[in-house]
Amino acid sequence: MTFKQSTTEKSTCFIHKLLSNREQKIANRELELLNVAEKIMIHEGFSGFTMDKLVADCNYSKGTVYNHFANKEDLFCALSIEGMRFLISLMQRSLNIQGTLREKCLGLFYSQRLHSQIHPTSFLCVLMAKTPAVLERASKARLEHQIILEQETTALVDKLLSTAITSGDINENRKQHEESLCFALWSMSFGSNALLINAAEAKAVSRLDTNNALLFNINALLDGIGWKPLSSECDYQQSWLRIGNEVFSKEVSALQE
Amino acid sequence: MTFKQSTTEKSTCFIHKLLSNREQKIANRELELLNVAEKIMIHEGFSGFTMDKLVADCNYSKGTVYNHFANKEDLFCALSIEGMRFLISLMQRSLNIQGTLREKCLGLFYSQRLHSQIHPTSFLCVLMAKTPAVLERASKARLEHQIILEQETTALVDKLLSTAITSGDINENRKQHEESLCFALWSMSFGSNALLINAAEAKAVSRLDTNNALLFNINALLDGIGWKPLSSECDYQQSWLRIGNEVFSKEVSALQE
DNA sequence: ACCTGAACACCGTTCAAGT
DNA sequence: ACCTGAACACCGTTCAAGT
Repeated sequence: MTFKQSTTEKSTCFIHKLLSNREQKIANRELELLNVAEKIMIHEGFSGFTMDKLVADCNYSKGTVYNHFANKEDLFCALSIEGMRFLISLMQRSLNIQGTLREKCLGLFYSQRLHSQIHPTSFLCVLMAKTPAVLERASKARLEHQIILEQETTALVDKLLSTAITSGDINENRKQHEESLCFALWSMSFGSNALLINAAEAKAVSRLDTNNALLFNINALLDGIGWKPLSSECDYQQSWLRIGNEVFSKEVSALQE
Repeated sequence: MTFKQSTTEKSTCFIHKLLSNREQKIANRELELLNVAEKIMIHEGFSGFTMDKLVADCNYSKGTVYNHFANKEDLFCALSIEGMRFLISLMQRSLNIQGTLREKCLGLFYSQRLHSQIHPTSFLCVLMAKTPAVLERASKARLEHQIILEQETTALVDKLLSTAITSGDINENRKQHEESLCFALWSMSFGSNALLINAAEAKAVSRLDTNNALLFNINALLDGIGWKPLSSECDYQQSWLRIGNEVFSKEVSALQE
């Protein structure tokens, strides 16, 4: 079987391909394990997840599972990493929307909200990875991987911001605060989504029209930054719907079923 | 001893006082337990905390500890509740600042940041209480108590917002969105502080001037809401320092030691 | 009515033995 | 070189016995 693979791949470097195939196999198994883990969490909640159940539901032994993940929290971190990968793919797609730069920015926020709705458990893992319980115990390698992915999202936002500044949609005297702008967007996105999902019982959330709360928050922030066109000059509710229809039509209609 | 207490209290209702004393004793013990728990978390991290260690470090048995807390997560929730109580006391004090209504609003944000700096572990408990692990397992009574405290903070913000609207500092056409404004403030506060503390390693945070990041975010949001005077018309950095000096001088100087 | 701590069940983690 | 699962240590939780 190993031989078969190496020939079908017509590799010029047999050993390299062999290694790479082995690595591929391990990576696939890891994804398989993460899938099983997520399923357990979906059905039994986070507190219902145990390593024993994971071993019972997959075809590998405890030792093999612990070969992949240093400990339980490391596995949470791995799930968070997969969640971020998915989020980044949504973010990249969202930038394809036809429209102003501010609408593209809306697309980035839309992506995170969509992630939280399509894969709530995955999204919760991303939130949990920012929790001391995970930060204290996950392996160094995994935590670093996560930082790299965060850097990717930061790069996407940075690029959009500097385009907006050079194009004049954001006043150029904001250029010296570009990093602050990026952090403000992240904070608002993180805070809004975390509370909308995990504080749904709180009066300050339950009394809201939760469908528009996020957009309201973004509009307030982007108006405050002075990102043109301001929300008074443009119907961003329309833009929000357009992002759903034009970029994420498949995902949105799947959600509504 | 019971008799002694009841006479020194010169109660008109002996039985009621007895009960109330007993209840007081139980409440005191609970605070004592929470104090010990917090100390363990400070010294050994969240993942280092166990119920066994709590029992070892206090003078009560396992059964008694479990009389207070339904389970470990319930104890986390109790710590979060104490954290919120402390936060609310800071928020109330912060409203005493002399100045505009927007400066009072700054005081509310200042309170949360101060909480995260004076009692980091307590603050982290408040964040953790918004995590599925805790939400899934804490007792109903405790979760409800927390909702009530959240309602108190919401009420403080609501009151300030409606004063600002009637006084004209916020345009009165915002009146219909008062709840949205409240949620926007909460989201920004929650998101900024959570990330400043738990994502310190991320490039988007580490490259910041963390001392001014929160104020930058608030200013952007409040400008976007159109809360007068705008940040272009007023030196809020000065206000921020003033809040520290005038309302929280003791806490701030203790921090700088 | 409340407290106690031994006892239990379960969970996370390891590692000697196997392939 | 990697996989296995029995074994272990520890942790969370309970409850019969005690005051």
